[in-house]
Amino acid sequence: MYKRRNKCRGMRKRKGAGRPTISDVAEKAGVSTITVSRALRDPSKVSDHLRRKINNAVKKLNYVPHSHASALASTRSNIVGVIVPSLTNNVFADTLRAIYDELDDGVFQVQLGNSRYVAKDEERLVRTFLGQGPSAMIVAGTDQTAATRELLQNASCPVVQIMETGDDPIDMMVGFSHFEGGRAAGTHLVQKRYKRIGFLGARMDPRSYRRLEGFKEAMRSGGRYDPDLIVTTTASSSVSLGAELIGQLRKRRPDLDAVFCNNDDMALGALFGCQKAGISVPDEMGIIGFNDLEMMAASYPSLTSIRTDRYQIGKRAVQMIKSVLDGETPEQKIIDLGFELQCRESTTREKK
Amino acid sequence: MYKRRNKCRGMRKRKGAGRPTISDVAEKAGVSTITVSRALRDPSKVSDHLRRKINNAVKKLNYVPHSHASALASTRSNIVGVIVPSLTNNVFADTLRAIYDELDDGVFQVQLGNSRYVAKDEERLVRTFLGQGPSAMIVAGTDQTAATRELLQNASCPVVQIMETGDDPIDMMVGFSHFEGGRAAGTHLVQKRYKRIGFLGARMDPRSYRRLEGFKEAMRSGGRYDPDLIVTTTASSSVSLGAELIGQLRKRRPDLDAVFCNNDDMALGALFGCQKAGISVPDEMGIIGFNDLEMMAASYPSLTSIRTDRYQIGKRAVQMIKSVLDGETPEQKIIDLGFELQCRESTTREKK
DNA sequence: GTGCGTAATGTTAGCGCTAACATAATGTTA
DNA sequence: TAACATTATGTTAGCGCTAACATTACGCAC
Repeated sequence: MYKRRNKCRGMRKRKGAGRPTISDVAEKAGVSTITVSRALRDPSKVSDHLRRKINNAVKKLNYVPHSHASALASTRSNIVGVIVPSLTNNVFADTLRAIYDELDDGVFQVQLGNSRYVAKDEERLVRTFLGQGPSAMIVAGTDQTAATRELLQNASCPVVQIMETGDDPIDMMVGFSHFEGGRAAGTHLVQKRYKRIGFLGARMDPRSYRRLEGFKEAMRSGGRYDPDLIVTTTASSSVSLGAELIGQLRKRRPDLDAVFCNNDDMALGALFGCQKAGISVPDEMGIIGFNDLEMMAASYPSLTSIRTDRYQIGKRAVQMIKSVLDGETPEQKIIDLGFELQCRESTTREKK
Repeated sequence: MYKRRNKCRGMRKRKGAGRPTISDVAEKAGVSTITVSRALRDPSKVSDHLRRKINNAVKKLNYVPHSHASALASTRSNIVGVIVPSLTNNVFADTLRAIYDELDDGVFQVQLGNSRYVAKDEERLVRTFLGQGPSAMIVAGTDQTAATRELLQNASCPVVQIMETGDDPIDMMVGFSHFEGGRAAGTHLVQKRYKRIGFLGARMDPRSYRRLEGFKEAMRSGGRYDPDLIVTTTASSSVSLGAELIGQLRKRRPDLDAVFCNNDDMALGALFGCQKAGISVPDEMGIIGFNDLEMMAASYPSLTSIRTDRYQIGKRAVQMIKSVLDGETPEQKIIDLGFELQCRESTTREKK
């Protein structure tokens, strides 16, 4: 049998991807590959003269750095890992849009994960994402598993928790207090002299719970606390569900005269449910939602809500990341963007 | 000056990422690295015996393949590139959720891009994504630039255009006809004996235009075509805008007695606008939307809409991709999921 | 004039995996 | 029984970039 030494291989070689590489650019510019790399990643370390030659060659060859090769060689990628609990919840959509807008300079790419409100799914995604050496991680809220916290604490990249604030950030944090938001909603209904005030909550993720706790606090302070008026379900939130839950609650408690819904879809549904039942809003029923989505102002009657700045949350989170990656120390590790009561017709009874 | 030959370097070496590599697994299992790779990627090529030993070693070492190294070596990544024109449009949210659900087996990751309804932005994203050797690409619609079409046609991975159907797919396609959907909406209003029927359209992306063309066709067929009753704007769609546009149109044309809105948010806004103006829906104004979002059934009165199966679009797109990647030839390159008129109270006048 | 520090650029080899080729054992067909 | 094919496993080197170390030139202080 014909025997060839392993080292004397056939002439065929590995095929690359076919596009120009950093070697091609280096050859054209008359420098070494690491100088090209420096010109693109850290231009201050390359002389003006050579930088111009290199950028010229990059243009001529239409060179695009190979992100996988760079990530392998540096153990660091150009990815920002973002994990949200829902893709269809408008709240996260606004924040995602801000993240994408703020990363639009093309330096970073978003790797989006959907944890489906399951802490263990979030953990699995965090593990997968960290394994790819992201430049930064953005996760929602403050209720990670212990393992997730540890992974993120030990990560060698900036980490931002969004949508909430708390005392114990993994790294950085942008959000607001859901407890205080819920309390503000409850307080508002008390101040508007509603007497038998209920709560409608769906899904009941940790943030929904904190809103409920804040609401309870307001009810206790206003001498109106009645646990029987609190209705929650683990079903996903929807407009239909809001209508259904208020119908159920009113059937049990016809004396109900106001509700705080843990989000705007539920509040809109509560409004529709009242209209179907011939209940006058705000006269016979006050309704307040949470987040202040665009439709709340347009509804008839317009709906009161606790306004949250979801776009700003995403924007500030990326700005924090960028400043850390630029070597700066963030002025604040925790940014509390607060919320704002947006009082509209649905809680404004005519004076009697 | 102390001079050392380049080849006699210091003892310090490149640091890796610190986690177990395929070499560690190979050593533990007593095989070569390529056998471990085959066991994970193409198990049928490895004997049962060795496969068990390898999987055992993978578990013990908690080994996770390095996606960047794999992508570099094979010029192919485990990414599915998905580009949508909007992150905040509920229509795409449902489809994205299906894509994520269908890819939840962990083999692939989603790389999500936001083209913001700009064909040139889509082109730039397609270029960037293709440069990373994705396993598949999903893009929206059929109005790509010539360059984008060429890039995708020449891509060595499956490509699916979603949300629409057409005669000339780049590769594969899952959607429905927006022209026919618009026509069905218009025809419905004619059949319900509305006489002066208008169209409210926002943003007017290509799909919105096709709905408008279909609507016009229905108006011509029904002898009700009046271009003066068509209102469009390039502003982004919203509930508020729907209220505003119907207010404007009614002011100019108090004889208006029905509208087809190019999406559900606009339809809901049109409803609110009528309610504020004391116009009875459906008696004095018929309203039909498009997509049939969850809230349409819950509104008061409930809103008629053209139902589209956005979740199924995403699901089928991923199924097509998976079957192609598994080496199968898809039965159909184009899947038309159609649409369905969902007739509700907002176009059902009481008989007189 | 010398020594030291800094800046700019270059060289080497390795990040982790797999394409491409090699080898040996086993099976099939004429 | 020989020739060819298939299957399972191994070896080599390369995918494209950059960490780590090396070299050289220049500026500055003593």
